[in-house]
Amino acid sequence: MPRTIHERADTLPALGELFREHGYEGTSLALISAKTGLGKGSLYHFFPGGKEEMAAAVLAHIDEWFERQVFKPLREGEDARAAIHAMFRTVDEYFRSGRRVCLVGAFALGGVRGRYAERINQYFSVWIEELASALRRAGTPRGRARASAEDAIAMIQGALVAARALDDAALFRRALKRAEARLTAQA
Amino acid sequence: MPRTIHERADTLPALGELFREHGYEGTSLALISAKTGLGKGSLYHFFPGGKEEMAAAVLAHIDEWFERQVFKPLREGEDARAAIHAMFRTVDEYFRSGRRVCLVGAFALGGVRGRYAERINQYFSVWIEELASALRRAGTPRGRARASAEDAIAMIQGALVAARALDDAALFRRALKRAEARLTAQA
DNA sequence: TCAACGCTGTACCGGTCGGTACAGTCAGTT
DNA sequence: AACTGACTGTACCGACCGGTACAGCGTTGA
Repeated sequence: MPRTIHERADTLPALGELFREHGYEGTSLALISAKTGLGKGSLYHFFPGGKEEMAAAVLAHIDEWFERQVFKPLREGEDARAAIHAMFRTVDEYFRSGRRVCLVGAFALGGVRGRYAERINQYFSVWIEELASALRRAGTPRGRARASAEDAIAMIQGALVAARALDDAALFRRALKRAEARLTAQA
Repeated sequence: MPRTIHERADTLPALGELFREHGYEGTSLALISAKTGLGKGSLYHFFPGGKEEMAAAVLAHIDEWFERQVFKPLREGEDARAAIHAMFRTVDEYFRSGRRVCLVGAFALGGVRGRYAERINQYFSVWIEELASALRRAGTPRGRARASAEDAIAMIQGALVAARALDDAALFRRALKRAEARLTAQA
């Protein structure tokens, strides 16, 4: 048994918040050290690859979370409509009604897009595909399911941008509601 | 008369591309110097406030462009429907079908949001308001115009994120088309 | 008891950061 | 021809960057 005072996984939420708030380049090791309470020694013990590995680990952590909380329920929920509804609830909570940024989306827009392109791509394509699949099970015509799924996911991302730009959480919630209504209307 | 070999305004497009590609923190003075061909001396001659002033100038420049090319046509176009249609065309061109990022949106998500909060807020609120106004003139019920405008602008931003994440310009164009169809359907 | 190992703090590295200082250049004015 | 002032190149600044090296710590299993 290792004695394990700190674990690598313990730092991931803090790292996530940092990258969300300051972006990749804006998040310095000094900031990370301060927020996590870990010195550089510990940091490089857990993440030999440095900042780049930290960001990769955070992305992987986010991916796991979404897989468990969003994608899997969409995939395996017996009641597809209910699963879609649950997705919107989960999303609203996770992004704190627009007060919290989507790190994957932010990375997609930013200068680090190239470095994490594969993960970013996967996150979005899986999400869209699982939602489309659930929509088909809920009765949406095959031809429309994919387009509607794209629409909903883009809407979520755009609502995050707009809500943050206008500092308006209510806008985010309204947008989610309309996006959901649009999906269930044609299902 | 000043001899004016270079003008401040000449640098703004290059600065814009840099900030779009690398983000605020990721855009170093060395990068700026290389891309503009101007030494630090010239740069600080034109922008005594340094990088912060450069980014502010770029945002102002973008604002002017949108005012002239997007907001004003929305406001003054006699045929409101045609003006809205033209807006989507202009947007598709400006963002190069999703290959180009919205700097204002990227700043809204990033760590510099606080520094330019007012400008970011203004850009989005003006855009939404002008679109809503055009929608009302086009026959959209008053109660729905504002919500539909929010929807369309969020959709544009979200489509930029998704298109960039998936490296898929076609997705951007599809999303714009659906957003426009949604607006004109109820007008 | 002691070696091994997981973890930590600190000192240090070269490089780059944003920013400043300032002398030099050159067209236009007088 | 002297002057003015917009522009430019370069040398330099202290601070901070991400990253490395390494000795030391406490706990564990042998």
